[in-house]
Amino acid sequence: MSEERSLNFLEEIVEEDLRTGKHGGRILTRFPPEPNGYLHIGHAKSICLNFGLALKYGGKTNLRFDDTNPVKEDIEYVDSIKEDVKWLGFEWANELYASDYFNQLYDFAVILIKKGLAYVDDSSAEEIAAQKGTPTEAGTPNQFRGRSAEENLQLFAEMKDGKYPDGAKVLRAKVDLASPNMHLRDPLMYRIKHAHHHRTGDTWCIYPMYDFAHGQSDAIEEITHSICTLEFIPHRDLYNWFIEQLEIFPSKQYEFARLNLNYTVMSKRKLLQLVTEGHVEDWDDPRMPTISGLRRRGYTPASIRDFCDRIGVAKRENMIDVSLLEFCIREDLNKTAWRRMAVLDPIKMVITNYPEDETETMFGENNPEVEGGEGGRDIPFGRELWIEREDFMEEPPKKFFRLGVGLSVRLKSAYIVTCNSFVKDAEGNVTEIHCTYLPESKSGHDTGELKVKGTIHWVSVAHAKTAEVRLYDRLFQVEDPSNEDNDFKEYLNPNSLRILSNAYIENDLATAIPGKGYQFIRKGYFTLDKHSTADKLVFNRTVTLKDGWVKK
RNA sequence: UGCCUGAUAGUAUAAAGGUAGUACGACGGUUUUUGGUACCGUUUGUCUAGGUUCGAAUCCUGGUCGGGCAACCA
Repeated sequence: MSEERSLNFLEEIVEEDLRTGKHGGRILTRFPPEPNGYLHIGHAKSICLNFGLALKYGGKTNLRFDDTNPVKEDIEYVDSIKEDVKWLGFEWANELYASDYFNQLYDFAVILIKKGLAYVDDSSAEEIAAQKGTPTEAGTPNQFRGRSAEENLQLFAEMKDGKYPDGAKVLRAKVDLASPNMHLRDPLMYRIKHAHHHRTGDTWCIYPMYDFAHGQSDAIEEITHSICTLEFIPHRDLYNWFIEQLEIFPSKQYEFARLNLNYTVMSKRKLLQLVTEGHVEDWDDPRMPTISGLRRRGYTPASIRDFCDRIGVAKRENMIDVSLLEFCIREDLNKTAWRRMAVLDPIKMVITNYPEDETETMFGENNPEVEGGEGGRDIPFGRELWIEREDFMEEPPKKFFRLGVGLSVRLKSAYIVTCNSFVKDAEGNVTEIHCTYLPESKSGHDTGELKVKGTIHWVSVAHAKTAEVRLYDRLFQVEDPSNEDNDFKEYLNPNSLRILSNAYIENDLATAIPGKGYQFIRKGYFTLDKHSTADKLVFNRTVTLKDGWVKK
């Protein structure tokens, strides 16, 4: 008995198509980004959906760049998109570009002109908009709509040959100016843009619109299931109309609800703005919801795939809690991250009954979640240690399982210590904590009677390395910054990044591996930042540990 | 005022006329050399009004509410 996971609506469609033998049981999907920005977690949903569907049903997926608007697009984005898709763990069958089909698309347009289904319009953008009418009033035809096929053919060729400046003419499909669907009111097929294209260079000065490129590209590739987001529903009639008139492969479009994540923004335009206006470091700033940002933050491909799996696929609008994303990365890292000790906000502890010049070596396993602990590392121990400032309280409340005068804790992987006193400076700040240790309580060899509730982490003062630690919080202070009254940037969280420049880490962390996740015991999951060097170690906090201790 | 969509615990997502379930969150407990993990338990839901039916989240009718549509963007 295999556990039955219910199907989402797209899986049901695919299974039905498989059952009826549509397309001979062949499944081919595509992921079609426009290379005008970096991929974000919303794209990850689409990627997991398109590649996942094909994988599940023995099909394939094409990576196709929807590069029909040269002024917004760039090779930099193409490269980053390929890297991100690969990093997520997917392999495309073919790397394709809508621009590969420019000749074919041009021929398609000629066919429609010959069939009397397309015409060259000399109107301005404003005139065309006005002539389209409104949702409640039909559009009105202009004098260009009646041009002969011969004239249209010649004008279109001249458009292509660069005889006209930008905006002088467009090619329009002749569909239905009275359609209740605005997209069918003689939509534009081609516009003139004397712009350099990142792939076709200056070969073209006319470029097809999305509606005249996407469905045709799907048909050329014989995509069986063309999956896009809800806002393309009104385009579907047009998608089908072009395919029918052209009598090409009948790809079908299906729509699902895009991902919305709270406390962030997801539109490429807004993300670009955050970058260009310097609110974040770059597209891969660890606070960004981009794939590259998440990667730099310490998210793993598996955690993102798991997330996409858990949020499901449906047609209703949604707003997912970031806490689910955080759950997914904790779940993954808990099983894979090596445990290390790091003191983020240090205060000195002196073990007064420990010999001045002595050092010991303690052992700490790498990962208690795995049989055998995946090995471990030596941890130097001495009379003076750094501990976390918040692990000591002058006047500890009840149930404070840490340090205060008279309280005992275990030092992780080492001894039990009891606090006897502390030292304050002139301003009243605690500067040193004095403890005594129980020699018989050594980790793994504890023969003593004393049992303690709390265990704290520490780093030997004599052996500690210094590191910069960057703590990240949500980028925005409100759940849905795009949907507030004011500009979304007014809701930026001023404390989304906190830099601790003087954290102490155990010496083993000096050889931390880039890209690997580490759990700083009791503090969270961290990973090396891309700017980290041997001289200046920099760690990013991926996510905190779940904190079940409710402060009173 | 038109057209297209959608509506199930706090958030997502199942139930294809027959016991409203699952995950995350929250809350409580057990275990613990991480106040983590693991394990156990509790909590809260079918937008609304009618109708069909032995029986409706599901089918029908009306309403309410949300999202989208009038870029030479995708």
